[in-house]
Order: sequence, then C-alpha cells, then structure tokens
Amino acid sequence: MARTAGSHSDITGPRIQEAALKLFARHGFAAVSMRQIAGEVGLQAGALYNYTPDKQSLLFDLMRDHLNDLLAARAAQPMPDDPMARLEGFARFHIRFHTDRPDEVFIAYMELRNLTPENFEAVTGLRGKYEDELEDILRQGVDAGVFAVPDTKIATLAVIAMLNGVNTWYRPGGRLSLEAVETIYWDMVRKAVTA
Amino acid sequence: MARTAGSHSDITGPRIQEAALKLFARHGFAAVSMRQIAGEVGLQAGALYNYTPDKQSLLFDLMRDHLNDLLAARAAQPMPDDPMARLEGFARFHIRFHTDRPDEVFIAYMELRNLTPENFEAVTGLRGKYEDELEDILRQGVDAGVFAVPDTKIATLAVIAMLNGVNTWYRPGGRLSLEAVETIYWDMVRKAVTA
DNA sequence: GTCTATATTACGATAGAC
DNA sequence: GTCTATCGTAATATAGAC
Repeated sequence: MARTAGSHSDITGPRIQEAALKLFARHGFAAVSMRQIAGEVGLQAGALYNYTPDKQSLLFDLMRDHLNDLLAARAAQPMPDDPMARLEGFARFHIRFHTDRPDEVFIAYMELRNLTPENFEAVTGLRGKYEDELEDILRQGVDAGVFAVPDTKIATLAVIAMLNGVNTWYRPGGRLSLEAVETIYWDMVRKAVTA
Repeated sequence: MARTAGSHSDITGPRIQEAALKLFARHGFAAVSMRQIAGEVGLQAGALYNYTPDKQSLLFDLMRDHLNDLLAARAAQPMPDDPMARLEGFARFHIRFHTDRPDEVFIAYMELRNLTPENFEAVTGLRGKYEDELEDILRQGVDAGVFAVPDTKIATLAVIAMLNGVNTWYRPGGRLSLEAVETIYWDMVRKAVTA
C-alpha cells in the first residue's frame, strides 16, 4: 500500500539478496561485481544503491541473517535433558539445517576475511554462540559420565568440522537419503565422544 | 654461474611464489593484485611476467606443488600392515603436515573456484589420490573386522573434514603441543571408526 | 631482468533526468 | 525507483628502453 504504480521495492530487495547470495557462493565476493548482481536481477548497477549502501553491507547482511536464522532455528528445537539425546538432536539438526542452505553456509565460512573488522566481530560472535551450545552439551555429558573427551572446546570444534563436511559432498537426490546421512554421521559422532 | 651481475632470477622466482602464497592466503586470490605481489617482492608489476605467464598460473602452481608435496611426503611414511597402526600413522601425519603449512592448505581449499576448469581437474585429481589412501586403510580395516563404518567413502570424507578442522584453530606455541593435539584427534578418529 | 609507460578494460559509487 | 552518464581509480597484461 501507499506505493506508487511500478514500484517493486518490496520484491526487488529480496531478489538482490538472492542474486548476491548465488553469485558470491559461486564465484566469491571479491570476484563478483555490482554490475553482475544488477544484471542477474535485471537492473542497472546504480539502482542497487537504493537497497544497499555498499557491496560490503550486501555480504554482511547475508552472513548475519544466516547466523540469526541458525540460532533461531536451533532455539526452536526440542531440548531433552539427556545429554545423549541432546547431542543426537544437535547433530541431526546441524546436518539438516546446513544441507538445506549450502550457499549461505559456504559464504559464511569462506568470506569471513572480506568482512570489515567490525562486521567480522559481529559474525564470529554469532557463530560462537552456536558453538557454545554444542560445548554445553558435551560438558553436560562429561559431567554425567556418558561422554569422555579430554577437552570440550576441541571436541566441539572437531564435531562441527566433521558435520560441516557433509556440505562438501551431499546433494539432494543422491544415492543416500538425508535421513541416512544423518544417521551415519550421528553414529560416528556418538562413538567419537562416548565414554 | 653463467649469470650476469645483478641477476637474481634464481632467488626472485621463489620469492614471488612466497609473496603470492602469503597474500592469497590472507586476502584471497581475487582480492590480490599483481602490483601487490610485485610490491611485496620489491619489483614493479611488469617484472612478474618474467616468471609467470599470468596470475592464474601463480595460483595453480601453488596448489599443484602443495598437493605433490603432500603425496610425496605421505609416500615416504612407514606403512605398517596393521590397519589400526596405519590409520594412526595417517591421522598423525595429516595433522603434522597440514598444521605445518597453513597458508598452502588454506589456499588449496578456498581457491578451488578460481581455477580454470583444466586446472581444477588437475588439482581435484591429486587430492582424490590422497583421499584414496585413507579410504584404502578404512576398507582394509573393515575387511579385517577392526573397523565398522557403513560407507568407507563417507567415513573417509568425515575423517578428513575432522582432521582438517585442526588448522582452523591450532597455532604453534599455544596451550597444547602438536603431539597432544594429534593424540586427542587420533583418539576421536579411532573411536569413531572402531568396530 | 627490471624499469617506465601505456593499452584496454573494469571496478565501486554518485549525480541528476525522468 | 530506475535510468544514463560519469567520476576517479585500479585491474591484467604488454611494449620497448636500458
């Protein structure tokens, strides 16, 4: 409403984000020009600046929104008391969420060095919150005697690295269902940390 | 010998590689200019073209040399018959080799999409050879009944992803020795694949 | 082998008409 | 909100003097 005829700002903004997401994931932030992004949406380069103050903000918004989505989705998950059930929930959630958003995940890991220092701090802060959730689970399990890891911080990073690896090869419609992939990885995670 | 006074081609070439390695790792291939590389070595940009036909070759040579070094170093390792001992050797070798060359490893993973298609094929082919070594170990262990993994290919990728994760946080002189890190990761890998 | 100079192209971002 | 046009800068790569 209250919008002039021919105005598309409500739909153009998201289309620019989508185009930037796809192009940054495919070619890398530094290798993609504002002209390319505009072309993908069917605009001239100058028109992009009605939606973003600069190229950096385009990247930062993608990463921040992705990590906020991740934290919100995780917060909406059931949280059983049992550490083993909690860890299984985390592992399966992590794989589902990340395989569902390969471009966002790729950018969030690969383009950290193209963020300004302030934006880098914000993004790594959000990621740290997510990692802390896993570390809490591991610590809880160690205290309960069901997990045995010499260092919960290192185990956290090791488990996340392993789970993130799914994104390097998994494609929907491949020879294994996502459910089967989840089970295989959960099995390895469980064995790796069990006492 | 047989070299004119003031000639430094035998030392300048490697210095250019080192500068490119450092700058590509720090800022990314696409974000680094030939002028920056030349400046790091104390040359003008044009002089670089006495050593490399173009920027792409600079990147490809770094990645190819790194992977060839990896395969040669692995081939020089002792190869016990026992699958458990072989897997431990692989895990410890992988961590030692990769933590010793963080810049090369970073580039070899992050800059794949900046390779031309032919160069990409060459690099992924070399990496595949290395991954095949781990898969052979896992298959041998499964056949011998000491390992239990539902899919050796997936287990291979999972183990490598976990081991590669060390490079995201390990720094020499930190609170844990490399030997201690090796042992922690080997422990998790062993438990994850053991029957 | 390195330099200066340059050809050619492209970049991010802005101004002002419509 | 989008366009055309442009500013100012920088990119890869090459040519030719020394």
